Amino acid sequence: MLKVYNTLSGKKEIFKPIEEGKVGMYVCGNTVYDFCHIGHARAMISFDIISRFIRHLGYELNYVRNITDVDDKIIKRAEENNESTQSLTERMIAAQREDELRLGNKMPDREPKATEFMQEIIDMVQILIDKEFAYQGTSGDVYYRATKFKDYGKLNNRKLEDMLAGARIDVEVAKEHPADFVLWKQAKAGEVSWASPWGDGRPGWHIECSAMSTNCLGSHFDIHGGGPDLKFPHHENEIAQSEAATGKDYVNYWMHCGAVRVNNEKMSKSLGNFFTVRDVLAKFNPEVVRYLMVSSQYRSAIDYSDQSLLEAKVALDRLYTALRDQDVAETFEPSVFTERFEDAMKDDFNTAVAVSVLFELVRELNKAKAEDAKKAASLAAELRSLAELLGLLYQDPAYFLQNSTVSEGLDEAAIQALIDERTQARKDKNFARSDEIRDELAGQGIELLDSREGTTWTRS
RNA sequence: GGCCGGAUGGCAGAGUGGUCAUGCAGCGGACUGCAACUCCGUGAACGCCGGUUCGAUUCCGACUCCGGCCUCCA
Repeated sequence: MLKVYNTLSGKKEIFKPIEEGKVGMYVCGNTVYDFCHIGHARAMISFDIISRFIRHLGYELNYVRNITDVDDKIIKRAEENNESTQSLTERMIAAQREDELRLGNKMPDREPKATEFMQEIIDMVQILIDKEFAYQGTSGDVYYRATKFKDYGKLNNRKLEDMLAGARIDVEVAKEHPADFVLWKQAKAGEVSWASPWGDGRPGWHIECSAMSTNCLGSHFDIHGGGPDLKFPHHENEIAQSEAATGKDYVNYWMHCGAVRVNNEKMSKSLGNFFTVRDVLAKFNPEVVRYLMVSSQYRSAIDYSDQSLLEAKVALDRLYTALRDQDVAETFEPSVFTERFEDAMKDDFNTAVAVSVLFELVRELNKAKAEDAKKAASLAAELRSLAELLGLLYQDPAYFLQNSTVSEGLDEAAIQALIDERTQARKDKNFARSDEIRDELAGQGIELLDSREGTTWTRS
């Protein structure tokens, strides 16, 4: 029995799909005007793991994640770069894909782009106008009439009156009400635009997702996910648009991952305190980033720092060390570890507990190595199988241990030469020289490990 | 001001009405030429004040502090 925390109710609920055995999930993707930062990575990884586990439970999942490729920020950035919006978005989409694959994600089943759904967007705006949920303001822009949707605010527990008390909403004369938001924007001269009954222009951000999600998954579907900062106004507005247009319930389960913080502040573009995925991958193996995300529950905030990455690296080293030079059985009989792992994941995807089960399995595996090779091989297979549900432990153990951090220091040949010299010194019982070499390598972040078969090394 | 989260051992991070998280770090031991890895053992926590209870870190209420959203933002 899968339990899912639903932002709409503020509770964990038993998950029940609309259609037995099938799940439709829509996740808000990125606006492609810049490289992904770690906050984006958190959202992408969280929903990747959620999608893996939903499939693991036997559901036929349709995972849709959009790409916002029309937007003010894209237009602005393209102008700054002196390139077309299309050239910018194509570059960023390619970069995002590359980052994501490096982080070990599986791609969604479908990645609709806003520009490919222009007709559907226009149709939806027209329906909203016909139903009087939208109007063309004096500026020519089309707005959603927030006051007409009686449930407006239900996702965020907000009332329109309370929101106005905050008095931080811009008063635009073109709008009937300050909470009204734009559905269709008039194009300025020279901007990319699409023809519509309300003039050449482009869609507002919120309507894009309503149009794409309902066209890809139907007007009523199971799960809608996204980052924590999308709850309001984006998802609130999506509900208002979609439910007003279709007259049906829009989404059953709203899921939001937690924020990534830096120095106890949210990482965001607006604050400028963000690190891109590329920044981090210049220093650490991508799986380290993934481990950091997975080591806490997807809804909790996580702190991002070199320190937290280093701790993630050390923890992951332990898992990989257990698999180094270890036979992995073809098949295995699922043990109590599988059961506990699955129980944790069924409880709102509690990856933190799932990971702790991996460590307990590793202890058992390390013990079995000396006593029962067959059992060890079986446990190793189980470890890899469970870790795969989290997208972990997919690399060759020896490779990972030598490349968990990115170093500009000694290359492998130089390291091997020193190891060979040390091996000879040890044979000669010249332990002074032997230790000298080990200390020298340690100074370069290389740790040696002697065993009967010889000496191996890892990067610390 | 409104709404939503959070406060757990040295650090990170789960969870539970009474007994175990887990990783790192610490301490003792085994293994090792010395180490590392690994294993065995071990100490250590639940913001503050009330309430409910035989018993609360866990449930309820107040308080303090921290974060998020209320404006584009994963």
